[in-house]
Amino acid sequence: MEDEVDRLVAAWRRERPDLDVEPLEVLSRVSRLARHLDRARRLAFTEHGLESWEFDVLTALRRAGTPYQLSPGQLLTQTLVTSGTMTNRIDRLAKKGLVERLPDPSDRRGVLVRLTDEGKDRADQALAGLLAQERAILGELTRAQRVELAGLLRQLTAPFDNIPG
Amino acid sequence: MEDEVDRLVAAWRRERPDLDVEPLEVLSRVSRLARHLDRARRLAFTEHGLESWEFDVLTALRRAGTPYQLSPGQLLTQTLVTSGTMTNRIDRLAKKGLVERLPDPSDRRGVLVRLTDEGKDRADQALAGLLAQERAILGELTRAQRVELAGLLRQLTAPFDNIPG
DNA sequence: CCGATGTCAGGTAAACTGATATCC
DNA sequence: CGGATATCAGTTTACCTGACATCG
Repeated sequence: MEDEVDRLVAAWRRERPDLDVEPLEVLSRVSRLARHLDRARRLAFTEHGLESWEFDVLTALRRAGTPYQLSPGQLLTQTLVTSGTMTNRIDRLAKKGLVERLPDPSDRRGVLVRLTDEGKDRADQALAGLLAQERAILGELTRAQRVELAGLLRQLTAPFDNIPG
Repeated sequence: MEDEVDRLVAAWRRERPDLDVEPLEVLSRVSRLARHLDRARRLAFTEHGLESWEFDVLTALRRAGTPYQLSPGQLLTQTLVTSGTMTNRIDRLAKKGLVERLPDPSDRRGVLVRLTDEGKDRADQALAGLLAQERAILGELTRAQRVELAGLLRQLTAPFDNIPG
């Protein structure tokens, strides 16, 4: 079965027969699949009244475990945005009642961002929705194939994960 | 070797032992790898004075083959942006001298966007740079593994490619 | 006083929306 | 005249930058 990347690669081989475009066979598919995943994610989150960036922040807090609180600084290392952006995000989440700001008892400059009960529920629901979506997408593969795929992808991402940045 | 997704999955299993989070093993890695690829792409393009969206438009024209021209309408089906966005992109590319607008001889409403010689060169150079980057990333894998991976990814993307949208 | 934390105001970049002129 | 093509003006969104107040 021919897919969009097969057509892309064929076009390049016709126009640039001098180049080896084999890398596109893997990495263009990764990029395209990620774009589809983003859309599926957005869809799943919209059903729970969340945006992707909200999910990222809420689940970072959720994964931290009880009492579900982190400093803005910890949050931005996890989500890779600047501090100004994180302030802005926390503002909006607080206005929606999903998180609250608490003074850090051990550092009077600091702040702790804590999930509200509603924020925790919404994070849990959105995660369940996301997993359902993802299971549907992976339905094409057998368990053995999923394990194989995860292993190959781990090999590719390892160099990025282990050097910071 | 443990990676960031292994840690993410472990955190979820601790906090939500009731959920099956196995899908994340595959799809979180796809998303994260795509983000790293985006950065690598941006970097490769910057060296050639291009942005990612510029590359997308220029290479669509390049792949079309001589005389390297498409209508704005054809371009937006390929790049999945709205018509206003495409007008804006063409404006900026024309101002940089990488494409030019020609009246469509067969339809006086229409316009043809054509690569200039410089646009063609830049597209070719940026593609070569991108492929070099990608080859470096894929260096971790044997040829057999790359073929295996491409096949598994094709299976996952096929449902998206074959239904339009 | 230096460095770190978080906030804030202002600016940027790129996309979208909706209305419009032109033409098949 | 209905439908398509491309453009334009205006708005939105989300992010960043740089300055700032606060505190260890």
